[in-house]
Amino acid sequence: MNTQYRQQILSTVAAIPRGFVSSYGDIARLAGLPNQARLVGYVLKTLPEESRIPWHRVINAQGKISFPCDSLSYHRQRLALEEEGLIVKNNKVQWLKKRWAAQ
DNA sequence: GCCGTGACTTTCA
DNA sequence: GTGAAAGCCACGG
Repeated sequence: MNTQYRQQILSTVAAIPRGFVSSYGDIARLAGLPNQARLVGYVLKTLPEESRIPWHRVINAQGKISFPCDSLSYHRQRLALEEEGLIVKNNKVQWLKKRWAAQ
């Protein structure tokens, strides 16, 4: 599956600076794929560990982590965000001051 | 080739 | 601020 989208999405996610986060919709839009936020999630889901993509810096538009609280991925993402200075309170990420958008 | 599903978004109550 | 419903698109069965 070629999916030229995949490389575009990965490039966009990889461009997120450390300590900043973005949403699936923004990633899709910046990658030139509006209305395809779900595809971003799908790509990240099928993402191998070797890709070295900061997928933990991508959250949903509500500022929440798109995983169940009991999920392992949820904890990994939360820890990674807190490791970069992001604050997670009540399943919500304080990204309003740290949201990233490519110019 | 139809159908259900998903790491989503936006709008409305 | 919270929750439900409709909309969107690609993938696998």
